[in-house]
Amino acid sequence: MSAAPVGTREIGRHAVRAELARVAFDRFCLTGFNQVTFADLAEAAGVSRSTFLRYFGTKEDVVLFVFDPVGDVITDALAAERPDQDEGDWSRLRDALESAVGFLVRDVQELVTILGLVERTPALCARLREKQAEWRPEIVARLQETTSSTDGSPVVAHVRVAAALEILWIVLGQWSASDGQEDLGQLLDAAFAAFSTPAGR
Amino acid sequence: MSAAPVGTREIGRHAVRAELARVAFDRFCLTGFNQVTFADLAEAAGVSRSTFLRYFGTKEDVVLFVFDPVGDVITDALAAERPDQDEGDWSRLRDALESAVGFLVRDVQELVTILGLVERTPALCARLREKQAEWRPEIVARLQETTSSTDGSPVVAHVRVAAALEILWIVLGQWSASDGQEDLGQLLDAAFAAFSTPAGR
DNA sequence: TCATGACTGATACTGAGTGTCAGACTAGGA
DNA sequence: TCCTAGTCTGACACTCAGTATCAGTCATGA
Repeated sequence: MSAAPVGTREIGRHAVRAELARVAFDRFCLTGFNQVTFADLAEAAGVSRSTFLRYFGTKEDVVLFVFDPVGDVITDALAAERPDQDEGDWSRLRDALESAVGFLVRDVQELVTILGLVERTPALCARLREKQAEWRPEIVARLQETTSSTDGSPVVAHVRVAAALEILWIVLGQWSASDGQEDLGQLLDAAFAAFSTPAGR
Repeated sequence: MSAAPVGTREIGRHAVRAELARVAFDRFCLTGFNQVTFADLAEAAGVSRSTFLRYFGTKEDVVLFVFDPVGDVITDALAAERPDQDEGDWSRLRDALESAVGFLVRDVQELVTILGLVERTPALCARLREKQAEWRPEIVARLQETTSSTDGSPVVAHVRVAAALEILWIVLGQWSASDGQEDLGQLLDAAFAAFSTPAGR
């Protein structure tokens, strides 16, 4: 799923990439994303601008490449869960999202910092949403192929996946606003309650 | 709500903007969004590059400025509906979305063309999602201030609005794929069914 | 030891978007 | 009618993201 580095070349490349991202991230937090240029980053990292650009296609990717595997994490989680057959879509999506946040939350403080930077930088928000949109079709397919499929329209699955992915960012935003204090499982439950409670009428 | 042109200056500016957008749109459809430069557009429209850039801050806005009022349309619609008090959030959001699509669908063929262009141009998708994210806080506030507020967490309103806005694009995508044939009201119903049907368990 | 292929830095280029400036135009008051 | 203040325009210069090319260097594996 993730770009598992195999071969010495790949390992080295992976390590360099991580180091460049680390240096760059400090700069972004210090000065602000838009204020930092590739020339600045290259100088700070001690490489040429060309080299820096070879490791990251765009400036956004320097920050957001850590989110790349999330799509696969979610699809894999959907495929893996199967012990008790008849779970509803919402329940399955909730669990898949729990896998996703589990993957992301390794260093709490780091993730909080990243989310803060993303939140106050429109360009990063936009690019992240773009990634999210790329994940969607595969997740929808996985959800549909293992669902009871008693639901009428095919759009229903699309809508549910889209809603779930929205929840992911809402919950992460809420969580990072609490500085990583709140419990992510509870936040997910509270968010998914938007669909289970009758909501009037 | 929309930028109502008042004063001769404003009227003129509005008209020029519309004409520039029209010329540009033809080019985009003919050659592809990314292949067309501001220099091309300026030449095609018979103005200087500077002037063109003064009317539209970014290339994306040349296409997407038509969506600008949608946020206000939705908030206004939420505020306006009130005849029978106790409607649920979903029902209210559905009706507000119907106002939004009603606002957008004036020339069917034109909207279908725009949506097609947006769909096959990642940069346009991203910018449109950015606009959507800007609308959200206000819509959430409006929904909350006129809701029965029996729901527990404040995130619930956020989630419902986010989900509804996702539905907007999913439904419009579906609709434009059918070349504007399908009924938008029915599509909205089908999409919102994702929340009303129990979804297993 | 050598050949292949990858990595690097240098350089040049396109195009988006910003800022400034001087001149032309126009609305609106005297 | 004339004047003035504010607006619109084209021209120009600039920064920076992102693409592409090329020659030199270095590690790997035969």
